[in-house]
Amino acid sequence: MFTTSDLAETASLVGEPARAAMLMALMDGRALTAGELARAAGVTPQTASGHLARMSAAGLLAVHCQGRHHYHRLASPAVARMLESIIEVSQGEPGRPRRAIVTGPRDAAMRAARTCYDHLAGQLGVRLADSLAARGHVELSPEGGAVTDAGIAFFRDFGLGLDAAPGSGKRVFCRPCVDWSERRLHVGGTIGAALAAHCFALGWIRRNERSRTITVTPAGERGFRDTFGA
Amino acid sequence: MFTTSDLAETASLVGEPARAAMLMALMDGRALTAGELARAAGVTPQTASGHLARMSAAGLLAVHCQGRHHYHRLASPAVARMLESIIEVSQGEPGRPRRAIVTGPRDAAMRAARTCYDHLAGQLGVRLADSLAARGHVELSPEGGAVTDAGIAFFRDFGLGLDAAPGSGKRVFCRPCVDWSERRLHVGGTIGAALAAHCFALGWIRRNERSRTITVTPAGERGFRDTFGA
DNA sequence: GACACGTTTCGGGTAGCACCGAAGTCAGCA
DNA sequence: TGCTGACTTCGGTGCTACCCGAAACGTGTC
Repeated sequence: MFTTSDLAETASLVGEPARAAMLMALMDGRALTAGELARAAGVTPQTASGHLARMSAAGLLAVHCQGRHHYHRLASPAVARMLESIIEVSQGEPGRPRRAIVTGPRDAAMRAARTCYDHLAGQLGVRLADSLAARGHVELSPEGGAVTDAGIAFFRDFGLGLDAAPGSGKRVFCRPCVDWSERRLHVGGTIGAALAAHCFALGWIRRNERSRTITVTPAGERGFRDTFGA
Repeated sequence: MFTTSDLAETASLVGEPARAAMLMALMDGRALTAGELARAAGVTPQTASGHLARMSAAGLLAVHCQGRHHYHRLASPAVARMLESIIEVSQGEPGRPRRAIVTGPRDAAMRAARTCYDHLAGQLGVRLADSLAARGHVELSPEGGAVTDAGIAFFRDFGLGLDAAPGSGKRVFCRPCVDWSERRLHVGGTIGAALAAHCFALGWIRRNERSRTITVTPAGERGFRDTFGA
C-alpha cells in the first residue's frame, strides 16, 4: 500500500530549488560527485551533503563510492520519468505563453542537442524522431509509441541488438518523451536508449564536459544524413 | 524554455501533505467542492482555499463555479500522469518491502475496484488488463501499450467508438498505468477511459459516494465474466 | 430583505527546515 | 606518519509558509 504522505514526501524532496537543480543536473543519466552537485545547485558542500543523503534514503538517488569521491545518479528510469512528467506540467498549456527568457549560447547548445537521461533530446532528438516517424519506422503519439516491423528491420541493420524477435508478435515499444525545449515528442524508452548508446559507440556524437549538451561529430553529420536523412 | 525553479515550484505544490491529499482525492477524475477537499485534507476551509487558489494558478487544477459551490478538478491528464509517476517512485523498489499498514475494510474496497483518473484500477482493473492481454487484445509493457488489430475489432463489437480506422495503420495506444495497490499494470490512456466510461454506461459498475471506490453490479459480474472472462 | 451557507481575504502565531560555520571522518599520497 | 582534499556531522540562525481565528464577500433560500 501507500499513503498520501508518501506522495507528499517524495514531491517535497523535488520541490526545493537546490534539490531540483541537483536532480536536473543528473537528468543526463551520468553520475556526478557531491561537490559537482553542490556547485550545480549553488550551495555549500555541507548543505548539498544533507540533501543528497535524504534523496538517497528516499530512493531517488543511487550512490557509488569510489575512493573519496561519492558518485550520485538517478536511482532508476522511473525517477527520470517522474521528473519529465513534472516538467511537462510545469510548462503549462502550450497555448499560454510563458515568460521569455534571454537565451545565451549555452542555452542554444542545450536546445540543439542534449541527452535526456538515457536518450537523445533537443533539436537533434526531435529531428531523428520526425525522420523515423516519416519513414514509418516508429509510430509516436502522446499516448504511446511503438517500433513498426519495418523499423525493427531498420534498427537491426543499423546495428542495434533488439531482444524481441520480429516474428514473436511482441511489440518493441518506444516511450514518447515530451521535449521541454522543442515542445515536441522524441524517442525515449529502451529503443531510444539503445539508439543513443549506438550513436555514441559509432563516434557520431560525444558528450561535452560539465554539461548535458552533446556535439555531433563530422562523422555524425554524415551518418545522420545518410542513415536517417536528418 | 523552462527553468529548474519551475520544476521545484510545481513539485513543492504537490509536496505538502494537505495539498497532496486534495490531489489524491481528485485522482478519480471527479470535480469536488472546496469544502469537500478541505475535509479530505483535514484542514479548515480557509486553509484549503489558499491551497486551491495556488494550485489553480499553477495550472494543476481547473475550477468550475456553480452557484456558491466551486468545483475543482485536475486540470489535465498530464497532471494525473504526473501524480501517478510520483506515486510510482514513492513506492520504492518492489524488492524492498515497505512498512506494513493495517488495512481496514475501506482499504479493501479500494484495492478491489476504484477509478484512476479516468480508467479502472485495483484488482478489477488488473484482472481486465490480464484478460485482455491473455486474449491478445492488447499488449502491455512498462514501456508502453497498444491495442492489437484483434483488440480493435473486439472493442468495436463491445460498443466502443474508436477514432482510428483499423486499416489506417495508425495504432491505438493504451497507456500502461502502474497500479499502486496491486503493483501490476492496468489499461489507461484513451482506450482505458473509453472502456471505463462504457462500463459505467452499461450499468456494470457504479461509483460509491464520497470515495474513489466503485461497485460491480450483478449485471457487471455477468458482463465481465461473459465478455472478458474475468 | 433577512438569514444561512460556502468561500475567500486578512493578520498574526508558530513550526519546520534550508543554510552555513566549525569540526570530525575517511581515502589517497608522499 | 603527517598532509591534503572530498565528504559528512553537528549546532545555531533566520526565513519561509502552513495554519487557524475573525471578518468580508456572494449566492441561494425563506
